[in-house]
Amino acid sequence: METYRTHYSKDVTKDYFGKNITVAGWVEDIRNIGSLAFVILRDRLGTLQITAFKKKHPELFDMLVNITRESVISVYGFCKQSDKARNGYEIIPEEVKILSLAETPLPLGVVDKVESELDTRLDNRFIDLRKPELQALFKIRNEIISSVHNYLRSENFIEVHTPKIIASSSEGGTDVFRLKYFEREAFLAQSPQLYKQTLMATGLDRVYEIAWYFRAEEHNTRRHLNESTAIDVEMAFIKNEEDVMKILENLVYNMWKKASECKEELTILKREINLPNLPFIRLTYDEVLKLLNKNGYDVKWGDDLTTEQEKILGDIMQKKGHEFYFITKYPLESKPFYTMPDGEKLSRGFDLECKGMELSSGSQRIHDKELLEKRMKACGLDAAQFESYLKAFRYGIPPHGGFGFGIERFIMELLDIQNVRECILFPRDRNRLTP
RNA sequence: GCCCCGGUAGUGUAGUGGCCCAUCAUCCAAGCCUGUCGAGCUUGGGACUCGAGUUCAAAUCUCGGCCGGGGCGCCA
Repeated sequence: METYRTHYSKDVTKDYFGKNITVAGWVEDIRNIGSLAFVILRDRLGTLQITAFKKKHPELFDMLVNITRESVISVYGFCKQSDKARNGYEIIPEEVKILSLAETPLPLGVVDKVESELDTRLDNRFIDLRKPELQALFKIRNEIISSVHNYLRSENFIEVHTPKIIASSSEGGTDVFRLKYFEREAFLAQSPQLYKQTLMATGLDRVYEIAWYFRAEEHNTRRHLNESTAIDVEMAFIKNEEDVMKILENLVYNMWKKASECKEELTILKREINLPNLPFIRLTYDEVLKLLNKNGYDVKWGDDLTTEQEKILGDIMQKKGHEFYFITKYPLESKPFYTMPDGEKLSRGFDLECKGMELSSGSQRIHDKELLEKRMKACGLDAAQFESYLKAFRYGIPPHGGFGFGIERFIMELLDIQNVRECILFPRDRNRLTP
């Protein structure tokens, strides 16, 4: 055996029928029929069948039927055309190498007929991830990220990486993780907000980051993580938040479109993806209140929407044919300090919602230092804590805006997944720190 | 931070005071079977989260710990 693998399961075409090849992967199942046995081998692309005959190779036969499930093997053998086998061929083994023998019993079945709980699955995530539907999910995630790079770069954004260990909490409000930084205290960044804004003072003009968010909130829900990923975008020389929203909706459209092209993966996941129509509808906060009040929900002006109200709005909009919609012109009070005011009470902040779930939050930002300091004060923040951020506003900074966009939540909505923990490889939540 | 709920073989479950040295499936082990593909059949194996209490009797009731799930608030 010169190499452990010459072909993946799905790469074996007619041309190889009648020839010898080498395949490798995980032993998914062994069906011993007596004098012949079938071994189902799984690799990244799918499964294939190895068929062994007791009479032909008694030793190989015994070896194969005694391997434990989920062991890793490499098999050199004759590739025989067969209508009875999956993929139209089977491998008649001539040499088998056990590369890694799996212990029994498995802590989690890969193809067992019983489902396992999410907690058990996450405790054994490396086995859980062997399931084709999970591999499909993360392959789609990969494609989506690739479309983010393609789209934003085509719009002249450059990818940046900002620090995750920071000296002060980025925006106030959200709880942040504290850590020891030599003799000082430091924090894990809850978002790249202050850094991407600072970059607007450099002339790079358009930046984006696939960023980690760390949030120390003690929530325990299907849609919160303490460590999550996001697409963070910031752009300069905008006229207003509408310029930002245009980029965001095109980005989402491109991501959605790319996902819809993952036919094989979507088949495995039994999902269909319909493309949304551009542009997404814009609802002002005032219009949202009217809609909700008309439907019997008494929301006072200035209040944030509760989770229930958000869902109702999602239902109303879906009935009207809008899965995606922007909510614009939020009350200034409910938006963070860096949000550009629009008159006395309103702001230039917006949310992008999908079926009642907030996917993205953005705004035009304040670029005037005096106004920024005034807003910080109004929000109860100490400007002195933000000196290095404020400095960027003293020596020339253009009007700008941007958004943050949660990747896991997006995948939840895209693939109709009920728990956000499914959408990240190794989730961090209130209780989970391993694996 | 507040509020609900749960913990039974490796996995997933049934069992709400005695009928339980605990059900079923899956799984694991041994065996039979020359075309399996949710293989089939036979036999066997394996569990009540921990501690204290109530009771003649606890998987079952009470309290506490540990572990987990969900909702709200907040947010992505």
